[in-house]
Amino acid sequence: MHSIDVLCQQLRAQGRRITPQRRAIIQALLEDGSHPTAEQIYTRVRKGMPDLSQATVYNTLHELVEVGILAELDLGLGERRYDITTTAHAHMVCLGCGQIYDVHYDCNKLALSLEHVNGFQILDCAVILRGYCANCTPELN
Amino acid sequence: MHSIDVLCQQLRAQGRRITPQRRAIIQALLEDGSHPTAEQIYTRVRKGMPDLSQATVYNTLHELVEVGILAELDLGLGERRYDITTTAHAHMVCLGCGQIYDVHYDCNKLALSLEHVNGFQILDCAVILRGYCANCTPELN
DNA sequence: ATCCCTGCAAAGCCTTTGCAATGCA
DNA sequence: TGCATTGCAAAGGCTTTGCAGGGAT
Repeated sequence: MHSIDVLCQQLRAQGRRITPQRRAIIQALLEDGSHPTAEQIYTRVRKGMPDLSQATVYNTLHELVEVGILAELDLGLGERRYDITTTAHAHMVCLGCGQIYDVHYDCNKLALSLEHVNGFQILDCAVILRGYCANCTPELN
Repeated sequence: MHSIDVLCQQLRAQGRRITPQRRAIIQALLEDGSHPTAEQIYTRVRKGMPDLSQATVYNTLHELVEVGILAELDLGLGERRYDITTTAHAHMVCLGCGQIYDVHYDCNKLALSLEHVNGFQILDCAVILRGYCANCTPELN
């Protein structure tokens, strides 16, 4: 797990400024590991910073993605989700409770196996699983 | 490749009605294998059916997805894309030209290997690769 | 004849943008 | 001090919805 100070250093190293808003947003991302949406981050940070604007949240999230600190997930749910976990992994969307689970799976291995097959240069690989988690598995009598 | 008549039968078998609009939309999906957006289907069908409305396109696409004839792809590009190809496969988004390529890869194999690992019941699996296609590979001198 | 489906237009949701004021470096 | 960053509000893109008329079965 990264510390907030290390992450701020990385931002600064890229020539970006550290503002209270950005610190708070990063803090929120570190605290909320449930793949939150921009809206959820906004709501969470606003509790301690009522003047925060949505634009700032979107700005900061994009920035963190650019710097490579944050992963942006589009799971086909209508809004983007954010994941500050560093290692690449697959995601599983539970159709019952809507929760998103991390699945340990090395996407790079998959990317490598597909690389060059078609002359592609693969930079990134996303794996999204849909189904039911243990709690939501429909009663299979 | 499915024929339009077989597909219409499948629709009818589900208790849905066959309208000229639906036939035309299915036809367009069969003709355009480039993973078109709803907008692209709308534009294409409207050439021969100027009164077609967007609502009907969205309606029909959802319906075809429900019946299982059509796959809906959310590739993180801002809009949904549709694919009437029957076999499960991965998708590769070229960051250069924006084109979307089919990649032969058995997602079910992946799903099976991950199943039960976490007590999940996996119904569906999407694999999205991002990178550059052969034509767009940045000059690697 | 039923009621599903269509077209139109408005609304909805998430995200982006413009601009003046603010504050970090 | 200079310029990136902020907040506000409006606009934008894609999709959904409500409703009355029309068409498939």
